[in-house]
Amino acid sequence: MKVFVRVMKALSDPNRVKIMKMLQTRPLCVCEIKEALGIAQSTASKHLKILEDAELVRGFKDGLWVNYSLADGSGSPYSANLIGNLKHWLEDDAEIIALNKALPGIDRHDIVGK
Amino acid sequence: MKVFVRVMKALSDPNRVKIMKMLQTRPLCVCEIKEALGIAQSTASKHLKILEDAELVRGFKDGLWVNYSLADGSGSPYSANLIGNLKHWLEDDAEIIALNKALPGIDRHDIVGK
DNA sequence: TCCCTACATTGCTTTTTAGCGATTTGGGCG
DNA sequence: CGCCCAAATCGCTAAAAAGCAATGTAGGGA
Repeated sequence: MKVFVRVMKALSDPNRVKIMKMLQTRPLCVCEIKEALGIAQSTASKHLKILEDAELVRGFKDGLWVNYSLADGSGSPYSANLIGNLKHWLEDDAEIIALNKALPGIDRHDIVGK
Repeated sequence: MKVFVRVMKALSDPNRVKIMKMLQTRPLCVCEIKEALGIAQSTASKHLKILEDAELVRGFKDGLWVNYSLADGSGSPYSANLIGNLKHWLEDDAEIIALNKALPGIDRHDIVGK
């Protein structure tokens, strides 16, 4: 029950759903996510922790950066189901379309320190 | 996006998940749900409204009572998926097992006014 | 070694949500 | 009609969650 509720809670915030959808395109570091969503770095970091605790997302160190990508679904049947279904869900959502259009223009090397 | 988040939010509360699981057994009125969960009538009513707004549950008038049952899933692909998967998810959850064991002993006619 | 960069964590404020008791609504019945 | 019952709604309190700025941490490069 706790695991199920944790997955539902993780996906009950629009910014976290957007993160899941962006990660379907490619892995992203925290600074790229913060940039794409227009939120503070600390906020992006917190969202990623919540998604990671729900086993919806995984982070891999790459030097100074941490690359976040979708989890493989081995964490729980709930996370597996949602990761899978989100692949085709919300594909025609206006906010998601806008995000995916902006994503190619976002590169970690172009993001200035603040 | 709003519809998806509404479904996730509706299922991100333990008492609401319990309601969904109880309704798999049989339709229930508000007073039976309040009794099974040990919460106030106003709280039970509010939870049902949230589930109904997410199209996870439907209420049918039956004289003085309102019988709530699982929705048919026609509301959205998200609600349809969750309604379906919850049929087999959490079947071995301790809290759910306890609830289902108590459920046969709960009858709307036995519930006193307070 | 020292600094710089990316991320995590902390401390705080604001908003949202779960909970309750009290009241209102509306249908059924004497 | 007038009462009674189940459910819905209102008003409130307390707890949880989202947001930010500021600080702490750790790795890479000069």
